[in-house]
Amino acid sequence: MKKKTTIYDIAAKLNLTAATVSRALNNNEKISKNTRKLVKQTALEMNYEQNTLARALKSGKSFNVGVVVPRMDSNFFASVIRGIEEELYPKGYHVIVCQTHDQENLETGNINSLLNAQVDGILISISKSNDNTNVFDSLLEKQVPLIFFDRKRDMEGISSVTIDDYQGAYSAVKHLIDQGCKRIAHLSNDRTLEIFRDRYRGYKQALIDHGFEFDENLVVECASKIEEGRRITKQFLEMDQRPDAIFSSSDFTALGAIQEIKAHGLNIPQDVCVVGFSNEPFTRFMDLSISTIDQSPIEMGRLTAKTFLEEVKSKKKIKNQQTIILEPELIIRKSSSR
Amino acid sequence: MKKKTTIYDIAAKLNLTAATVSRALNNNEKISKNTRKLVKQTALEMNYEQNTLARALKSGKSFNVGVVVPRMDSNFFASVIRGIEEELYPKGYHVIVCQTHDQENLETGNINSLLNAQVDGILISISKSNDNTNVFDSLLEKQVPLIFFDRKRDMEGISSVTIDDYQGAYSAVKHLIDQGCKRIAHLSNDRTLEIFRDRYRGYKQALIDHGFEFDENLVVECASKIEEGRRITKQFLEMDQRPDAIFSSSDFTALGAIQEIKAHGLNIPQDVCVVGFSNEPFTRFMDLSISTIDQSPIEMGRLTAKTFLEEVKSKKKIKNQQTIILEPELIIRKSSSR
DNA sequence: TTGTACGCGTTATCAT
DNA sequence: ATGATAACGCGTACAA
Repeated sequence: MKKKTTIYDIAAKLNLTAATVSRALNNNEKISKNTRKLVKQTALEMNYEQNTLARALKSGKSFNVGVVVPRMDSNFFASVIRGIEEELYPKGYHVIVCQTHDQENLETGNINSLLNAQVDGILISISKSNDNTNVFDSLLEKQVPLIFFDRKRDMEGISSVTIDDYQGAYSAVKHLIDQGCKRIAHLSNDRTLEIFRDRYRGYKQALIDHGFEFDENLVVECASKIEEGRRITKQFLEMDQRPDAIFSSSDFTALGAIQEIKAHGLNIPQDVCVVGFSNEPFTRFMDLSISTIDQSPIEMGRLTAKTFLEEVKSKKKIKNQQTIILEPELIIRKSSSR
Repeated sequence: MKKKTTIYDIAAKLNLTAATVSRALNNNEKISKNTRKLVKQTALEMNYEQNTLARALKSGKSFNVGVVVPRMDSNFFASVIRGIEEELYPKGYHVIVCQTHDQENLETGNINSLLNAQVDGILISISKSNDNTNVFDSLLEKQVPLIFFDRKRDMEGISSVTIDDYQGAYSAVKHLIDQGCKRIAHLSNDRTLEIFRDRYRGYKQALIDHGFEFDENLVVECASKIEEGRRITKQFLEMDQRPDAIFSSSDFTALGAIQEIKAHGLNIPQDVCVVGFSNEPFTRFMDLSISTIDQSPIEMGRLTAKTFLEEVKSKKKIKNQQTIILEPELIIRKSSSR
């Protein structure tokens, strides 16, 4: 690569000091308007570009933020990231995205890489790993700004941005009950994660509140994959008393459920209603569009970024933990509109 | 954030020089096994972590690579990125992903930001912008390692990794002809981009080679969106002689086409066959699965990264431009299986 | 208002 | 085999 022009080059050209140039470029008060103008002028002419590395080394800030997500090819996470970018780019930050693929070792590795790259903070949606809290403890210890979004972990002093998963699940099940469904099954997911625990709780409470009995057999955990959705739904449909509705904690398993229900010659929503979770784009454009819960991911991203910015600004002050909870929105489509 | 331990700290503790410590940690030949062992030992004890910023400032390498894509929430680009990561992470590089949303100004802005962040290279799939070659010219001038993937631009000395779009289109249309289709329309896209030009050429040539007349009216350009696919397909179906097949240069417009065909009461594939492009996951899991072209995105990502690594390694040597072209794979599903 | 001088953490080039 | 020193490019207290 070609050599870049530094403040020294432009200082030399103007018979000034690098210090003066630096000040002029940073709009320091105590510089004459003339020199400032002159410096900026020639900086432009010489195609000067600040070396962020040097600035970072000096200031201790890299202006890089690490974002860690299970994966980035789901619309939900991609949208959250976009929200984060929208908020952070104008402030001069860069965003480094890492994927964990829900693997604990990758998560740990990514976090360490990010720390090593001197990121100014980490915004993370945790993987399914259950109990290795040590990585996060060490982050806490090192006082690296840390914000959770969507998939959080309860930690003293750490802010988080999530949606009200309990409420989302509750409203979905309430809606199914309103449609006349009597036996509502639940496709759950790893309940060591708070979001899936909350969706489960919302499901359960909605049933109880409306006079239904809660049947443990109608709840099954599985991974967020189409095939898994099919597999479990097959079990449901082969029960003596098959369910007449499925509330799925994932759009992907909801899709699998729909495929399996059709394969069994049953009609949706007449025989079985289905509601998913996340409002992935495909739920809208299927022939049989899928009811689901929207999580306003862009907003979630923006708020996560804002929380980070506040935390950075109030550096030394008393840390005030923020716990932001967004309202989910039930979107009713064909799969549950009787 | 807490202060990190530096090589000075560990030098002080061992009554050594920072230089020695540095050498020991970097496995320099001319260091006694004892001191090396000792240094590494205490480095571990003191939780030493190399400051990559300082190393970058010194070496002129940031070990960051910029990846620029139109968007990252399509499976194709997400997969390419994953391939890039798989190849680059083990080599100690980090990947900074930027989205252009197909907007010229964002593309330019992102590139400049990446340069400013001192990335060691840029891997890019260009946006639709047509003629502002200046950004790339300036990259060329600055001798920043640059690799194109998928959406390339013809530039002297710049390597690229693409698939054979011409061949992909050709085989798709050949397949439609084999199914007995007589009037094959083409949903095209911005043909200032090479990939769409090539798909158009493959379509045209396949028709000609099999004795069909090429009808300009059966080719329409539109954006890669479901709604656009519907809109154009509506026009097709209202023709006096409607087409009996649609080859779409995008899976999304193919989906729109399918929706519209159904809305017109026609059957797929009996009345109209449809083939898309990219092998997005939804093409597989639709009730009416969609025939498409697979672009082996992960492989594309890996090769792009490899090409970059080679370019970096052979720094000062004669640049040898690589033009890698992958073979596309036609995947036949229900939407075109008569 | 501007210059001087130093430090951020590393590595590379001399010496020793 | 190790030490001393300079340099990467920038920002900033201190001095002038």
